Amino acid sequence: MALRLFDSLSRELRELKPAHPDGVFRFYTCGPTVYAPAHIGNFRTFVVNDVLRRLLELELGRDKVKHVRNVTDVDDKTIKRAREERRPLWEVTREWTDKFHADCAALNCLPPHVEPAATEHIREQVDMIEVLMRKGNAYRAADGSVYFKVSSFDHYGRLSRVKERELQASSALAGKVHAADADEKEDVSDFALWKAWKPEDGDVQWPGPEATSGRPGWHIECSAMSKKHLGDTIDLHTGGVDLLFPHHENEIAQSECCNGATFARHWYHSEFLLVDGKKMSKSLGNLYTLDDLVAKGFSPMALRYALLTGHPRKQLNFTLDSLHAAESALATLRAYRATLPAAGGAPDAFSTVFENLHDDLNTPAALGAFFSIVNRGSGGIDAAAFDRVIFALGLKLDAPVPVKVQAPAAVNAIAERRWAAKQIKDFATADALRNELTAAGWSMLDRKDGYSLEPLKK
RNA sequence: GGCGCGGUAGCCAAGUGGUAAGGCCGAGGUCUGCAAAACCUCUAUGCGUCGGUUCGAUUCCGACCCGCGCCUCCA
Repeated sequence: MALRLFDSLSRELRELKPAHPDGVFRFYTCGPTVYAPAHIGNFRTFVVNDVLRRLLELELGRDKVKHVRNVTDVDDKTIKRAREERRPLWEVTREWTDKFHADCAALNCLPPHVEPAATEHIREQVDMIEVLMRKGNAYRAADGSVYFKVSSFDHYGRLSRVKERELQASSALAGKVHAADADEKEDVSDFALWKAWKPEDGDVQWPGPEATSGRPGWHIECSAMSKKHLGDTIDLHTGGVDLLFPHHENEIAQSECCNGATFARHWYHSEFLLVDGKKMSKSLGNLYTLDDLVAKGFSPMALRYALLTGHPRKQLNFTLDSLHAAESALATLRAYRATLPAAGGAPDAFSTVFENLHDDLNTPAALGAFFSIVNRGSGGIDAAAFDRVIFALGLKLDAPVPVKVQAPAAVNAIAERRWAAKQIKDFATADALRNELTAAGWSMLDRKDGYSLEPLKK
């Protein structure tokens, strides 16, 4: 079953298949900048890419997909954070890289096969910059920084369809553009390949092109790491829509001018996650991290499910309610799974689910198809087929770990009295005591051999 | 100003030129002393507004209204 995906460059659905003779699909995803915990919007992209990775493995074979996702561990934000905290850059970036990995694991994302860090590929970046300088696509400014000359690349703007960026200068944002442009560029459109060392960079510096110390620009990092680990031409390059311009546009310019080959055969961008109808931002106070949601009592799996309920190329409005819905939906799937025999069902029982997944990664339609089948009952379905769907979506249906919250002594005492009343079938008293527990914010779950107490869900 | 996206039930969200998937919530029921869980049933004469094309439009076209994103921090 062909896997078709929208291509941001040609703006049409195209089949994903490896171009290289070895049959290995080369897949690059722009990873996080590690200076703070990633928020759930970041994770939308990574979860969507994880489903894509899983589908590719199912389609092409586990050893026929090579997924690379970088870590940006040097840039303005990481340097700023390190300076503010008076810590070495590597210490800050390692802390947040570790946190990112922990969050990804909690969300059941498969680790990429290679996870290159920008600071470990300085040489490769400098090499590319030097080639670009030799070819006349880059120039050194008075302060020692090196810029890419946008006018030297005819195809610039094809991806983002921004033909003449100079036009932007006369836009409402002109003031902002000029204010941020207090450097030595020949043209406002040009972008930094190498940033000359400045005092505020402290000891963050490396020998650069022609031995000028400084640090790499953001865009060159992905071009260099992609080239090193996947070659000059890759099969698929993905990221969030916000990276489409300028990041990906710049990557194309750098890589194609340097390598003289098509950079990526296919581009895919996942849309933004909105919270309460707006883009997440600190100023709006609607920015959530995984930890924020876990602290509210939600499971990471609920977030993963919620992130998949919207079409990846459409903005998805996230609400806490959607997390409640996700928890309930997962519970339904968990209960259904328990009724299935291990084998003996139709192998293609869930083919409609995969058809939707293969049709431009339509996860909401796939979930709809999934539940339609589940609602028909367990006849002819086995756990193996069910689990293939669960694998593709990357869900985990382990029973949620009960939150170990110790009830206050007073609540325990009421529960004990109610249990005793129930044993002697004094139901009037038992009901009255249940009401007391509810008023105190606790729920008492009866079993044959005892009971448990849980805080009432808000 | 330029580029792009969207407006479908209380909430989230698919989809099609031929009469609206799915999840959540809610209601009723089975079961349970009650509650919880599980299971069953029900829940949009209508898909932003106004026109047009058509035998027929939520689905195509046009205008308008509203919302969102990007335009060198940004998943």
